[in-house]
Amino acid sequence: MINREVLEKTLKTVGYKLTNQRKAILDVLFEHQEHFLSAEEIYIETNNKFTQTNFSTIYRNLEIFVKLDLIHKINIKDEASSYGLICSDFHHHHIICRGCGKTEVLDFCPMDEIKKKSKHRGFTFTDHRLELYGYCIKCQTLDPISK
Amino acid sequence: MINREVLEKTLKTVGYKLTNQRKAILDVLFEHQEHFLSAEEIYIETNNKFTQTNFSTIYRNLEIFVKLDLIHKINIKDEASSYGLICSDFHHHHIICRGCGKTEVLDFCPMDEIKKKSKHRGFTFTDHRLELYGYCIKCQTLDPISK
DNA sequence: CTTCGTGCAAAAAATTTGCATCCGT
DNA sequence: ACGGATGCAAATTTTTTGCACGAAG
Repeated sequence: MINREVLEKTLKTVGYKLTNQRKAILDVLFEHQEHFLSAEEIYIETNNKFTQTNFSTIYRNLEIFVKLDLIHKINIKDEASSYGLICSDFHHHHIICRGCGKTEVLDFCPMDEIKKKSKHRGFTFTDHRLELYGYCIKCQTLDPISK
Repeated sequence: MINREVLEKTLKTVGYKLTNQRKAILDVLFEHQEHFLSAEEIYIETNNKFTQTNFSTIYRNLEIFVKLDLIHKINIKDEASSYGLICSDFHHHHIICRGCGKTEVLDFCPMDEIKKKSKHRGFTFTDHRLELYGYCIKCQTLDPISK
């Protein structure tokens, strides 16, 4: 089970300073592991519950976290991008609702099969990324066409 | 196997008019089934090859197409959303070399199996993302275990 | 004390909207 | 001819950037 301290250690190891703002953003992401949040939501939550943090700081750090593979960036809700922690305690993939951002863990990974079946001409695999998008039961029934 | 005429019929059935701009946007999407395009790319292509079409018109229609489930909207490139036809003939995934950036097409997609095996509690899938990373034959010898 | 990170304000990029006009049916 | 669709320009929303100051190591 990954925790905040692990991420903070990662940051420091790579050479980033551990500021209150960075801690706050991570705290918010940890509090909402089951949903992806927009930059604005992260901004609001961070400022409500933790340290005062500027929008630029939010964006700058989210970008860093993405580059370090600590979080995912996707778009689910209309327009704004959304962000969520990559929890690497055990290997798994996510099902993500494009309506409400809810995530579920997928009980399947195709890698074994790919390694067996696929002609990958000498490629050595290090890692991979699989995300499924769709609509959860709630969001399907809400409003298919009008919105 | 979907074609342009089918989509145009769908539009008319639902009550939308078949304008040159709409046809042009669909044409562009059909010409690029193998890639998701940003609104800007669609704008440029549409105006270069087909009818003159305003940016607002592009956005308004892409939104309609998304709501009708004719296209997917995702974000792949940084920042701007990207759009691509659903039911494309060219659905596939990539193997990407972390050494030299070379990509190969993967001859496998796990979705059928996932739909069969996985308990996805009412989720309706729209799209997914699968990318494999590793080192190609050339780069393995150069770069054994970094990252 | 040095370097990196932040806040601020302004700019750039992406997307939406109101309204007059145009075009498909 | 009617009503939806488009173009245009302006407004909004989202994201990025430059610079001076502040804080972490």
